[in-house]
Amino acid sequence: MSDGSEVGNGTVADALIRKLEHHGRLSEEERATITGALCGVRRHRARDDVIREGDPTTGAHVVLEGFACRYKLLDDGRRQIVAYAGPGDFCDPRGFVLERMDYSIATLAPSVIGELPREAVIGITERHPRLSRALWWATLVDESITREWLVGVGQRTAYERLAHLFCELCERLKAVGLTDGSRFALPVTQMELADTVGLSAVHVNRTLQDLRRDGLISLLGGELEILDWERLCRAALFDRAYLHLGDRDKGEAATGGVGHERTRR
Amino acid sequence: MSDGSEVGNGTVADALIRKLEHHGRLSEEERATITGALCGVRRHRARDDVIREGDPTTGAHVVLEGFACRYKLLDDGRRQIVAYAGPGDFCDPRGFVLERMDYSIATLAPSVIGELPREAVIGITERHPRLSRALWWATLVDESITREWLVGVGQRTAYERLAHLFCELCERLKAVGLTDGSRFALPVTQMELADTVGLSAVHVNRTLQDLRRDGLISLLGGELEILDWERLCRAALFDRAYLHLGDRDKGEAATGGVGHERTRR
DNA sequence: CGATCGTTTGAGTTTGATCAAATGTGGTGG
DNA sequence: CCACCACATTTGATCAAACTCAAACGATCG
Repeated sequence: MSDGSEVGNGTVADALIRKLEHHGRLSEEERATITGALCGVRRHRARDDVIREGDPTTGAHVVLEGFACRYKLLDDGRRQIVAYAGPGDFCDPRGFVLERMDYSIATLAPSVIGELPREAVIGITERHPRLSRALWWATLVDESITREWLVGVGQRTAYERLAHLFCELCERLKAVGLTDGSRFALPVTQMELADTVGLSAVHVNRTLQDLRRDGLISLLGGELEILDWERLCRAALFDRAYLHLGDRDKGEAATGGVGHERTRR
Repeated sequence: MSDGSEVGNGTVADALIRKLEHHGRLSEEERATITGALCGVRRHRARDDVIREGDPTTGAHVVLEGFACRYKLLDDGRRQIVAYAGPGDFCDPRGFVLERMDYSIATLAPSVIGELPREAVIGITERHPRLSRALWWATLVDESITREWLVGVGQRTAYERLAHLFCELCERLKAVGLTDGSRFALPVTQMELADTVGLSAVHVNRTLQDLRRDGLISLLGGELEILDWERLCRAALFDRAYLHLGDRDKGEAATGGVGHERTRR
């Protein structure tokens, strides 16, 4: 379970704890339990497969630093990224239940990834009900996000899809204290964005240019800056309810349209 | 919890039990527990909202007969169906955990729908580990299906998407004994199919005609007939692994292409 | 017998994909 | 420091998939 790239786990679990506390405050002991259960914490370079579809599972992986994704491949090479996992997010929330992986996991940026072994998770569910509910909640949010992505690729235009993705990431990263809401690291190529939102890389490029031209965002060198949150949300038809993050700084409600609207197909 | 359309629950739970037994054999007592826990069993007419997004939850709903779906609406009326639920399927597997619904549920055909109240599910998780694991498994499969749909809308062509949907439904219905693999009831309009696969109704119509022309299926009066399972699977790039149903009648593997192929976007 | 709803067909338009080439940009090694 | 390579982004031109609008045609139902 350990090799050259092993890493100590002092404060690396910060984001995880901050995320879980969104569901409810944790005691000092509960925090220690989670941190202590983390093992096999190791660095990965960018674009590294952490687990592949079909591999046997050993536990649940958590991103501590960096950025990873889940993806599925079609026989002919087409790829769909089905989730992003930033610091504090689980890569495979069900890794401790099913015996084999259902999809693959890869890093997008250089990352530190830890593992909660199956037995540790089972121990938590038996002895730490509050912590266990928090893990529960995290997997539910995860599911909810997948559904929202399905709605996006099924119904939203290219422009809306990218706008929506940026809104979502911003909210999620705010929740773990990795952005103040205006800038954050988004270390993905346009090809990866394309596989995320179900478009071609070329079209992603052009749509990004549209978003820039409209003064909604700037994306440069893996850094996303949100220039007009209000309008970005409206353009995306974004409603943060599905993230189940509570009501902090609510009131960013919608008002009208922002061009680029569409009605019924 | 009961009204005019209340229904007794004698053998209506058949499909549910048949489905859960795909995960592992259940004892007589376990079967009785599930059947006994079902309450509020009632008939719904077709196209009836069972629960709406935002409603408070009371438990988990199960389709006993008929056909239902989960869907989400965008502000401007666009709709995406995010799951189908046939006999034995849960409409809202997490209904007993979250406090408010994340999506809506509607019947597609006249249906009988029952409810496992929150307390009943909690009781099962505490006292019937094997049954509890089976429920666990059912929700995991559910999640896996959502991911596969995301892959579909993101990457598959219209032709592949519909073919894939038909393959999936056939396998799922086989698992609960509602088809022998060649014909089954598919009581949905082309508009509903469109909202399922993220296409327009007109395009669904034309793609269905293509599938018929190619001799893969026939769809008439709410009855789908699969005319060439092998070729349908190949056209869809269908791989049943994600349904986690075990290996019965395996060996329907792929061989070549069937026209309509596509490589990289 | 209209009225309603779903399916089908046609014509024209838009969105997004494909192919290909040009233009950065960041290393690496000489 | 520069030449070179690999890789990502950008641009242009062309093409195909899928959407929209509109109308016709069948069912089914009160």
